[in-house]
Amino acid sequence: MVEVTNKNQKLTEREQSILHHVVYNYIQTAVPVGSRYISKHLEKSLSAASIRNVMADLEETGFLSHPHTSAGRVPTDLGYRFYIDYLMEMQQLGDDEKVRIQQQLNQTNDADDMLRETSKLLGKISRQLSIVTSPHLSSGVFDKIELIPIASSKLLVVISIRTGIVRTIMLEVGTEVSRDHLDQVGHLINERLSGLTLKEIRDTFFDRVRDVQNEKTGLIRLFVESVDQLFTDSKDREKILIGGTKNIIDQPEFIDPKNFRSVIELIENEDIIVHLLERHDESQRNFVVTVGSENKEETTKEYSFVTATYDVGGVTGRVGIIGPTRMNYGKVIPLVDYVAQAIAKMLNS
Amino acid sequence: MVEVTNKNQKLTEREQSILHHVVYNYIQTAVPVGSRYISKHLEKSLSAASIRNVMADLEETGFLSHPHTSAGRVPTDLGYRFYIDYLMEMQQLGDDEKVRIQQQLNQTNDADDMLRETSKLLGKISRQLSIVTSPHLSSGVFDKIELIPIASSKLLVVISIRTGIVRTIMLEVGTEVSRDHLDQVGHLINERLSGLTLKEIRDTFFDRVRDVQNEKTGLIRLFVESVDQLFTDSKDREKILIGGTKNIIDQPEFIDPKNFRSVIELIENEDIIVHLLERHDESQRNFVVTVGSENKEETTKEYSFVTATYDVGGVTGRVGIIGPTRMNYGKVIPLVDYVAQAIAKMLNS
DNA sequence: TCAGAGCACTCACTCTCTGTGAGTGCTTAC
DNA sequence: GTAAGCACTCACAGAGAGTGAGTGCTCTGA
Repeated sequence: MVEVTNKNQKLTEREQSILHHVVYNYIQTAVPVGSRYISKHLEKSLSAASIRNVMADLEETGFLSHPHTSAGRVPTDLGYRFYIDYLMEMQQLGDDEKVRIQQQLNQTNDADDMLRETSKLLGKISRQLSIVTSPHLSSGVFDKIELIPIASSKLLVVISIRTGIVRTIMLEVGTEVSRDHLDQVGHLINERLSGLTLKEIRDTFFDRVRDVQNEKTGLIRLFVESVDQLFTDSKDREKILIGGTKNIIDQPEFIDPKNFRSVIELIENEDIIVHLLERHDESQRNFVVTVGSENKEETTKEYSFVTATYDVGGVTGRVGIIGPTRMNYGKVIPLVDYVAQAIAKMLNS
Repeated sequence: MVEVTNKNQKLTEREQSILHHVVYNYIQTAVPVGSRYISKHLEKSLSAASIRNVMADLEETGFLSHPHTSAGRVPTDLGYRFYIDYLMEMQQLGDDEKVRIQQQLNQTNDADDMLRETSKLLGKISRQLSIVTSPHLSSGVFDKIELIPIASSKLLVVISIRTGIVRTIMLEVGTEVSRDHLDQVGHLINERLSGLTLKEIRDTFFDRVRDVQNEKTGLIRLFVESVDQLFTDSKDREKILIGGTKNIIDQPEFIDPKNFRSVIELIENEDIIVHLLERHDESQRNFVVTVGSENKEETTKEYSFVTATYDVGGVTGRVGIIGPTRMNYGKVIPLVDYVAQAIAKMLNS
């Protein structure tokens, strides 16, 4: 603890110790922590009055706050952040929990089902909201395309990605196109695009087929026009799954119906969360934690996010949990991390 | 009103009128209705005391009940049922609402998105939970199958249905199968199954391919084994969408956090609702209303369901709303009905 | 036999008051 | 810098009183 002291706004050892106690206890009990309580539990014995002095300092520096005059102290978002970065120790994940997760993962072999069910379990274990995004296809490597006529004017486009993921899109074509011609176009596209990522294709498709723009049926032109639809993650519902509402409403913060409404708002407004996760994606680290007001959107300023990436041959997605800032970070972070790794292992095999 | 009198447990005209007033007012205000209030608003002037006598009778017959001695009367489920069947008059749907619905329907051309968004709007207008099921494929007529090799051991099966709906399933095959052979098997299946409904196929597939069971690659055998997976509605999440939680929690019944939990339970437990809707499906009528305890499952005994069928060339699905038994049936029923018809019209075009 | 008036009674709900206890801030002493 | 003492604050729980809506029952009169 000594060596970090200078990094972090010069908190003395005593201040760190007291901050640690306040955060830890508040996380456990959801009750503001008083000086007398800490005085009793501190290793180095100190009187309540001395602790009050330190607490007043910590409040001034912005790590603690006061619901009202005669209440104990509560951590601020900054306090949680310091706790997470320097004070907290990670809890080992229990063997029984590992077993439950592995069992859940082996239960189904459909990837979508697996993600959903695992995320549910994550919510249940952590008693928070669980989130999971399906793999981001953009970074996936294009393998091949297949064009299947469905009705006279409908075409099913099947795009497969190296890792074995497949994406199907229905396209409306103007005129009837012969099977032969479809094969021809398919071949052409496969030849020119194989090995590129979907993102690269999206950005350069036009250039790569410029010379065949005037192909007779207009199929290539249709593809150019639909390139976003074809090679971008479908922005439809599958993008993110949120679950476990019934887990989170047991948390003491939700005795206040106001918070209740806010969490419903959050769940129904998936866009907000999608946005936030994008920011998480940009991080270099494997797991990301954002606390309260670190999340820019107004609706999420009361919540913390813990997410981790799972990687399936270059195609990545995220799993994680959402909950009140008062959450057991030391337990939740290893949990989310473990689940992400387990999912990756599962999908890669 | 007179001609129905004998059908329905012989309620006198006076009793019917008073029941009507109680139900109507309770739906509007969520406050138990007292005798004095009705005495003031009844067309035929009657003293509060006389009305109390009638109310006592209605309570005895099971149409009304009493939260506690000194409270007004509240309809029972039976009371609502009588109201819906004989007393209520349907409210005309407002032009502005019709416009909003039509606009929403025209907004997207992806069928799934359209269903989801329309259901959201339904929730918003009715201030209830909205539900929508994707079309039940079982009754759809099989058009053709396409088999597309994805990786050495993976096969994408594309089943198209007459109405233009397409279903794709990924199958794991043991050995590598040549393109030619795939085409051959595809042809065989198309020949033998074309024109049947998926349900018929599911039930008779084995018999129809009995003579080619021993085909060399084992592909047909694999199909026989996977027949449920291939020709049954995927029992995955797409089956039912529930939304509009933030609409319903404004209803006065949800000031009690107990009800709050119950509605969350309901939303997270989609199976219960799927079950209920199956019963709705069996009904001959286009729209179905079930009130409170008419829903057998324990969790749903406090809620009413109003659903209607939309029909796309023989393939049907359901849209509707869920809410507390105290709901404005006269408004909600025409609304759900209208939306169902609008969806059908949209999908058929 | 039914309508209506009168009256006692019930019960949820709200408001106020009070006591309690946890906890702070400040001052002073070592 | 540490600790002890003391006044003060404030949320919270519980008791008690008052209020008002509404009922059930009884009796009277047409």
